[in-house]
Amino acid sequence: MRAMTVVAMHEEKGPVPLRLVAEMEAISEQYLEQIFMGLRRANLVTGQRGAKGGYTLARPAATITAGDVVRAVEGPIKLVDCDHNGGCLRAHVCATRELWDKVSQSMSQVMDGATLHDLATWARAKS
Amino acid sequence: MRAMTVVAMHEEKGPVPLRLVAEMEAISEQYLEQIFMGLRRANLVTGQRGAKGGYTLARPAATITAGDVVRAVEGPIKLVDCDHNGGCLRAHVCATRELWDKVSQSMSQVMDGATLHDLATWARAKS
DNA sequence: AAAAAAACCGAGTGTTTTCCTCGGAATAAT
DNA sequence: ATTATTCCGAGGAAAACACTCGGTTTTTTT
Repeated sequence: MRAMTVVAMHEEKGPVPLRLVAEMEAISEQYLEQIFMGLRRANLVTGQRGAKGGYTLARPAATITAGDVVRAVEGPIKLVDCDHNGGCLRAHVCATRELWDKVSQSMSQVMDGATLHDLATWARAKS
Repeated sequence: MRAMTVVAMHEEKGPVPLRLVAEMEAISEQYLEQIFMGLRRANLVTGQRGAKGGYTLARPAATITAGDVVRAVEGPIKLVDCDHNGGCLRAHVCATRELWDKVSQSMSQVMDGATLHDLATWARAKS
């Protein structure tokens, strides 16, 4: 998320090389590469190879939510991994699952309520 | 949470032995012991030794929230573990932390909005 | 008094997840 | 050519998670 915030802050200034992100956020370039592979596969960023290359947001920052980023790198936002949809053997399992589902929904709601534009704005305000 | 729901369902019927919970929820008795140690330390349940013993809720089910249970077993409900309060070196870190804090708060809010009484009711409705 | 049922307790274990490294290949600008 | 960069597959160390094991103490029942 921190990396994507950096890219969002450079939205109009062309591609951002990971070397720069690595420096700014103190995250190894190699680790960032791995993360950006996921972001690229999810079509949130486009990569430009070679010198003067780097990553660019695939859509305007205001249209990419934090939820989009989380889902791209960590998969679906949910607390439990129970797919016995409707056919639960244990009723209590499903009673708690109802709760976990509510929590997951709430998490998604908050994360989808913040865009990269918002994060970039907050970050600028803090610096 | 499933175990506590079972105990809550037996609220008026005296202590619930873990053997019963283990059977009902298909969780090993030994694992449950470990979990209930935490619940007891957090004063959510009281243990009664010996035959006819078992665990009882320390307070009425309607006054114990799912959040209480989660915090007792897993610790504080928060997504990130950053305690650089205010003194963040990297501004972007803190921008994202604001988001994580919002998400954590939202999770707590949902979990504290459901009591064991609620869970027990839901479970009964499902059986 | 003996036996059984249950909570208590500390330590250990296998698996998965998380976070991260390594070495290289392809591509583009200088 | 050289340099800067993304692209890619394969690991690897450490922590978290989900448990197990072997025993002790307490209480009720027989």
